[in-house]
Amino acid sequence: MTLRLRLSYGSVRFGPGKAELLERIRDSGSISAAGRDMGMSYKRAWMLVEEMNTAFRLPLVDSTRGGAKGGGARLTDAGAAVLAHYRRVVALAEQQGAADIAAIEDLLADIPDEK
Amino acid sequence: MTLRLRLSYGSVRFGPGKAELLERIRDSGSISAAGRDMGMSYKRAWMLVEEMNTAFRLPLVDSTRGGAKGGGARLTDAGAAVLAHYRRVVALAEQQGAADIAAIEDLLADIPDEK
DNA sequence: GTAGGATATGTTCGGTTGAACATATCGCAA
DNA sequence: TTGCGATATGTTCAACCGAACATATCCTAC
Repeated sequence: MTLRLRLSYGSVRFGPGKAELLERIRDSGSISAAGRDMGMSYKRAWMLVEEMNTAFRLPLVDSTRGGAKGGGARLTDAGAAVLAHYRRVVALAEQQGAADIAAIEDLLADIPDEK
Repeated sequence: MTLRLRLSYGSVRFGPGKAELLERIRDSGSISAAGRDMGMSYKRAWMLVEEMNTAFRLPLVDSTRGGAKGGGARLTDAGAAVLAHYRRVVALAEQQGAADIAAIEDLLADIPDEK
């Protein structure tokens, strides 16, 4: 049983997709590599980054064009902070709600094999 | 800032939409009335109910056709239980994660007016 | 035995969303 | 100064999803 959690403030939304994207950008140093790993087009990955950068007061991702390796991207302090806070909320929800989540799972019909 | 939470087990999913639908069915005693109130077609409401009833070992909604008032629907014990557990998980997540949620909100750009 | 209201399903149509394709630009290194 | 790799954007097309429309069925009350 997995838990997906999304925060919304007006039209601004932040959920598991953007969180994973931020994480992969942090690890790979590249928007395109992050998107590739997640099976999405570069364009989509870039649009999500753009959304986040405009939604927050400070950009969450800092990107540079050109250079030896063509460019790259990295998480800003704000980006790291948002990611950490989000991860923490999810972890808390999973821990604190474990009993209720298990109770629901017990009522489920079996069979759903994998994935 | 609102929080949306969805539980997934394989292809089976349960989130805010189905939870609200169950709640309204419990209160109105009708699938069509519940769907109407939520601004969805009867067909969609019925399909969601069908999904839930097949996903769980016991049906969450019990419906009857015909009769004086045409028929109706009511929550089963299993339905009430699932709804209560889900509500509890959400409430716990909101309470326990309040600090982190607020921290993210503080980093947001303002302006997003309403809705 | 017929009218009414809600469940139960099928079908069609339009909008939204993402995938795919296509360029343009940038800056360092060779 | 040319090539490379990644960012930055626009455009087009197919798939998916829900809305709307259309019936069929059921059962009680009158």
